[in-house]
Amino acid sequence: MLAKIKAARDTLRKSEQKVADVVIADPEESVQSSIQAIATRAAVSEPTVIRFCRALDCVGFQQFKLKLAQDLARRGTFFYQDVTVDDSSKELANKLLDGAIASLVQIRDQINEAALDAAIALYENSSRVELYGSGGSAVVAEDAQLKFFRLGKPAIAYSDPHIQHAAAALLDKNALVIAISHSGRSSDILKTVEIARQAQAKVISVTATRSPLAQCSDIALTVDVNEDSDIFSPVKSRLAQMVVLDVLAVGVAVRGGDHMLEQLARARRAIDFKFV
Amino acid sequence: MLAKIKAARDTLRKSEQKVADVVIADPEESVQSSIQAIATRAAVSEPTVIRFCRALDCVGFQQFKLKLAQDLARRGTFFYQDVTVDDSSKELANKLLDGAIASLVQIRDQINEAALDAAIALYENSSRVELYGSGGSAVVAEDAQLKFFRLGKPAIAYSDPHIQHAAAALLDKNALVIAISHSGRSSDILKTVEIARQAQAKVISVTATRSPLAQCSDIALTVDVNEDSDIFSPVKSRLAQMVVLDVLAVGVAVRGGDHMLEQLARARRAIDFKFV
DNA sequence: TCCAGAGGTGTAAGCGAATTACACAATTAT
DNA sequence: ATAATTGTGTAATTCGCTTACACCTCTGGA
Repeated sequence: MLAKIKAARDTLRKSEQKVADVVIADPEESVQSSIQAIATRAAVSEPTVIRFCRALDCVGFQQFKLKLAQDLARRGTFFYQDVTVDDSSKELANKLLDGAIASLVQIRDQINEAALDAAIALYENSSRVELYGSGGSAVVAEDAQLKFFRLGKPAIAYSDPHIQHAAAALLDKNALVIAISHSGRSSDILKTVEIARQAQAKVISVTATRSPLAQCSDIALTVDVNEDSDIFSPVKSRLAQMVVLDVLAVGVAVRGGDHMLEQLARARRAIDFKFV
Repeated sequence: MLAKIKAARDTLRKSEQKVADVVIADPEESVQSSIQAIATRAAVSEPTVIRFCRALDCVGFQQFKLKLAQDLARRGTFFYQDVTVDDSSKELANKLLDGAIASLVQIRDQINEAALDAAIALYENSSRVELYGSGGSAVVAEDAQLKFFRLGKPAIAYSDPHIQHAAAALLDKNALVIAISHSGRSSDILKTVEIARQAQAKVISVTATRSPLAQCSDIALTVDVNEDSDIFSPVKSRLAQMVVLDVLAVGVAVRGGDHMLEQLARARRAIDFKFV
């Protein structure tokens, strides 16, 4: 939730940003406050606080507070800490793993059931899938391709933006695009999605809440992860994206009924020997 | 909090016990309910619910709900369970995420510090890195390449077994191979490693404990994950492998001192804009 | 057995917080 | 410059929590 607020902050309206800042500054205080208190502290009106909550996919202020409280409670178990030069290897590993675990726990609480259901339906109504991701997200797209192509419809991943543009232009209304981007702000992917939508293709995005990419997709599977502590590439969002896509793929499989599951299990056993 | 309710249950008044029973029976439901809903479900009046909260040292119903919510959030017992056809999307997502989380927790407890230190030393003494992985592990190799090539030495990933063989034959004693395989039994990867060792290259494997691959490597970073419940590709081992390689890369960076970390952070920020 | 008192429980009123509807202000495009 | 759109605050309303109070029930003593 806190990560979600940070991720969405810049896309919020001016007054709502004030609210976000107040909450981020002292979340412990915020969970105990009334709407009034927060409105006063942020120097905005009370309805603005509600709008802020709604922007974060909560039905109201109460639910927002509840989610925030749960988020805070969880920070005690696996929280991330920055690595330092004099950590031992063991400490290092623990810190990084805790961070990764914490990010998955966050995702667990963020899952938007409605969006997931809608995404599954979109897959079922399409005849083929194309996955677009660049840089680090290319890896995720490829991983997802491996999953989706076993579900019975053609699935292909492109990582080069130019090829993505070209491929997107060739789509039709039966095609489904899955666009993956951590920030959801890369101009390449936005352009690609625009082209795809012009070609009438449906678009599912796996990206940050309220990011430009999320906003121009039919469905957004949001993945908000606190990346502050990642030294390199955003590993955590990578992990999170992979799991979210796994959930989608398994969701599709499960909706296909026992028969499909059985088939998949067999396919996997067959492949296990050679690959992995 | 839940424990507190159970403990206090018998000391409460009769009507309050009914409330306690309702809450214990379905705490998840309770945190989302209004005082009315709970009163109705327990067949008592609303003030009784408040008295119940007060008996548990809360100033009011809201605070009670908040504390209960935090308690639920903290019950971070992440078991994996098999998904079934009649799971809702939410249940499905939770099961899969719990499984992924559980696997990372397992890895956290498995980390072999000595092997990690030795692996870091091996990297420091080599002039270039080649990463080999096929099938699902190819994705991991590519991800790792993104990390390692920012550490100052050439890093390259190959996913095609034939190319791996050819590449391995061209290595020398200053080269480091990182071989990635879930099972560690694929004949392709074993052959590749054999060729690489004949060429005097050093080999780090990321694979299952005591697998053939682990045994023929200089150092094995073991990743043992329960894959039974994975329907498709082994997502969990994928995640685990990625994190282990992240640990290795960060370890190398940290040993390089503050200067290196600083540089990496800058590199990341520069890239964030375009990629991600 | 009845009565007195204390403790327990529900009813109804009130009060305050959250939410909605609406009007005005600011921004953007035309 | 003006219209339309978006953003924000004010005021009214609704809803849920809390409190005050009255009734009921149980226990202990005459």
